[in-house]
Amino acid sequence: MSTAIVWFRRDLRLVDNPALSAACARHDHILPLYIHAPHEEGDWAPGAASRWWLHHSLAALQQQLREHGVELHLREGDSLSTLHGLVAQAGASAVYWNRLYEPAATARDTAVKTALREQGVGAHSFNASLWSEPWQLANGQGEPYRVFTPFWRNLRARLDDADPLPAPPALRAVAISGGMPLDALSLLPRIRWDGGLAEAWRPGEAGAQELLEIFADDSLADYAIARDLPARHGTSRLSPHLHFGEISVRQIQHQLAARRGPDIEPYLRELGWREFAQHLLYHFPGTPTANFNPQFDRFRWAPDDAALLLRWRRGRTGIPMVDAGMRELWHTGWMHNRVRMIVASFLCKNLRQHWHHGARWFWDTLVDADLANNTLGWQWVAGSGADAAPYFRVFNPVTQALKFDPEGRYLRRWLPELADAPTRLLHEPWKDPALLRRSGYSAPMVDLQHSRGVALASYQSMRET
DNA sequence: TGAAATGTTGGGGCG
DNA sequence: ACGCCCCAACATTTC
Repeated sequence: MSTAIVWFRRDLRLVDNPALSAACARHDHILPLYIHAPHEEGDWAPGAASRWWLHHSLAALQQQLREHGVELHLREGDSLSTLHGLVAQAGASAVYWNRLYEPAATARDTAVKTALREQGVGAHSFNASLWSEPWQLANGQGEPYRVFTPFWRNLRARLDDADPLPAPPALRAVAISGGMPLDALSLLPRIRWDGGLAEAWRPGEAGAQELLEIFADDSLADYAIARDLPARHGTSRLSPHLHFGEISVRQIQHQLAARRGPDIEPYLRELGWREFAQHLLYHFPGTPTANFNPQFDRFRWAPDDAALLLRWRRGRTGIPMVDAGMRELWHTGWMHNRVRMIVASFLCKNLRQHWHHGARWFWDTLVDADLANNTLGWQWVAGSGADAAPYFRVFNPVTQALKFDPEGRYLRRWLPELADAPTRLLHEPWKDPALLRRSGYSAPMVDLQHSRGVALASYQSMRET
């Protein structure tokens, strides 16, 4: 008779869960465990929107496990000492988990693994979230990739359609006292601002499968075009589910390939960007705060301006596409990717505020906040990242809105005060001062042409010094 | 996974 | 018929 602890972290699913499957295959009994330890995530403890998601995802996992007759054991505190205590209490001989790749998590997990083994306890970690481990891919010089396309070429060639692991056939649990109720983790906001999130999302493994099917049925066929239209649900919206490991890229690939439907390469390529972000963060762990390209250490950002940042965060910049995106984010915990690029470009170029401010706000408000993706995204827009957009690529939010939301459906949805404006004015409401007065919509906080020029000039001066 | 300025082409109106 | 001009459409270059 042997018992293993299955230490859940961001792998909140039963299907294609290698740690869970291995523990069930090798041991008679398991203890499914989640330890709430935000202090172990360095400067990047989960933000408010992520905690909301985590609460509901844990609730979903708890429910699934109960249907298998097993209770998810919840704890709070230091991971290593909690594991030590539970190993003794449950008489466990090993701990199983799936890997994380953020700097703070890898450091902790390495220490945990060493300490457990010194005590004679088995410690087994698995890859549940990536196609390929970050240390398995290198370029011709044996160095980590810094450019996406060759990275993807290499990775894509390695992918197979192997069946994901099924859920373990039978779970036998040990009963342990001392677990906490989920509510005691205090993950939900005290002020109930989460109504919009609850309307938009269904956290958990079942919700992820549901979204994948909707995506495959409705959007995959014209993904290449529809993914750029923010008024449509043309993207998979699986990002928060992927972040919490409610579904894996291997499952997604396998299920989409099995349908033998439309070409899935453009979508797989986007999942490739996720993998590239994890790869970069693993090899360049300083980049959540440090510029990947050190030339940008000399860039002259505008001084931090709290009033400016507040208007950006609240969606009161007076630029319709920017405000629509920021309000979608606040209301639903998510923003369409096309719009993320636009609001980020506006913050970094037109307002010339440091990309750190944007990264922090997204970290707190996105349900899919992910350190690797967030870092790559912001450094990409700022121009300081690996394989980033050149700095002189400045998005014009009006042009982008005309191109990707020509009828203004997205703008009207998130800017109700402008909903009955004619489309021409909806895109440029400042052209009718009477409309601004009537609607109460702000005048633009900056002149797009002028601020673009200033941004380009400051980029030039960085390159010359 | 840009935008804007500049350059080129070609159709049509017109003397 | 022809050259000239205008200008939209597209292509190229620059930031």
